[in-house]
Amino acid sequence: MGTLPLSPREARAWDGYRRMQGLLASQLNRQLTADTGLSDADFAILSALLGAPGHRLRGLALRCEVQWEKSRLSHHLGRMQTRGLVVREECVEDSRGAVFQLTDAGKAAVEAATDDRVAAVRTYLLDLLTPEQLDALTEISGAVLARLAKDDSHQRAVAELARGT
Amino acid sequence: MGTLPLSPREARAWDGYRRMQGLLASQLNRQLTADTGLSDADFAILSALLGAPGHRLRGLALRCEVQWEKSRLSHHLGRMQTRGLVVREECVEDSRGAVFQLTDAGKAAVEAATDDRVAAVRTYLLDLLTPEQLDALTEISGAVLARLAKDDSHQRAVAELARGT
DNA sequence: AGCCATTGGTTGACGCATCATCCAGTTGCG
DNA sequence: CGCAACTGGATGATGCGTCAACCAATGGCT
Repeated sequence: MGTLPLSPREARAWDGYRRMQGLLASQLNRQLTADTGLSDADFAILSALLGAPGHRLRGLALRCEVQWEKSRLSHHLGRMQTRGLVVREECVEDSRGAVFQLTDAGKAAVEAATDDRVAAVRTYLLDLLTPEQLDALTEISGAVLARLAKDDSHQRAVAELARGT
Repeated sequence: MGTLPLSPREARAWDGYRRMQGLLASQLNRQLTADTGLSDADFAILSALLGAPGHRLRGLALRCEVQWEKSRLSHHLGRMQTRGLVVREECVEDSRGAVFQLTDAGKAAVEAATDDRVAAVRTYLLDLLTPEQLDALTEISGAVLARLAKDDSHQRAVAELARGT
């Protein structure tokens, strides 16, 4: 675990990551919305739907896909619906559920946005890295995601225990 | 520059980064606010001030430090002021300017929060990586930040040109 | 000195993210 | 069957981030 202060090497890595994270995210989002009128969040939802059979997905499935809090998803889908990107339908199997489907406008919007997004990601990230760096990034995120997942399942286990009292 | 579709290697890297970025940021922020009542944003401001001589900094300097949009900074400092973490004072050298200083409460809050933050960063990032991975992360962010900076100065050059017409 | 472009900072409006709460439908268990 | 616990999802309040417009002070240039 290490004592509190960071080593120079750690400090450099953290500081670099922190700065990159903030600026890169805002650059990508800014560019996408300027060019296509779709936010980063919109794009995430729409491309999840685009990749689903029939361009429709259950709310829950969508939530797993994008890993958002349920209320965020609900609010956002509401707004997207009023913008005509998506429609909400009743769910047959579970009548409290909801199914969301891409409208034609939504489909057109994502498709138009995809090229832009890919180009931006290349320009500001992928094209700047060597193959080794790409792999390093993959490994790093793998490690971090594994840790976060562990934490998550631990949470669930604790909840399980509490339930069992 | 490459054609549009991503190679499998690129796709893995981007997808991993994207997921890590979102979850890590929200985890760190959630934990900090739960433990200390300070958001990520608060912490950034407060530690910049803490590291400044006299715990005071000019608005502009603060803006360079945290790299925020000026209106974000202004809004946030306003809120922090009402929470008693910070005070706004007039600026002597430039009377349209502003100087912000840490209050005692603000100072106490950051100091209390720092350990928490460092521990969380270790837990969810630094301790998971090998020294080589730390260095790789530093290099990667360096490359990305350099690219973003280039873009930024290009913007400024364009503005310069437009001015010169 | 006098003017105009620029800059430091604020404000208001608006969309987004989170939290807590709520509701209806579903499931499991006696 | 009937009740309790749980789940999928919606909602309202609140704080945050961005954009555009604004204002006053400044600095440079003639």
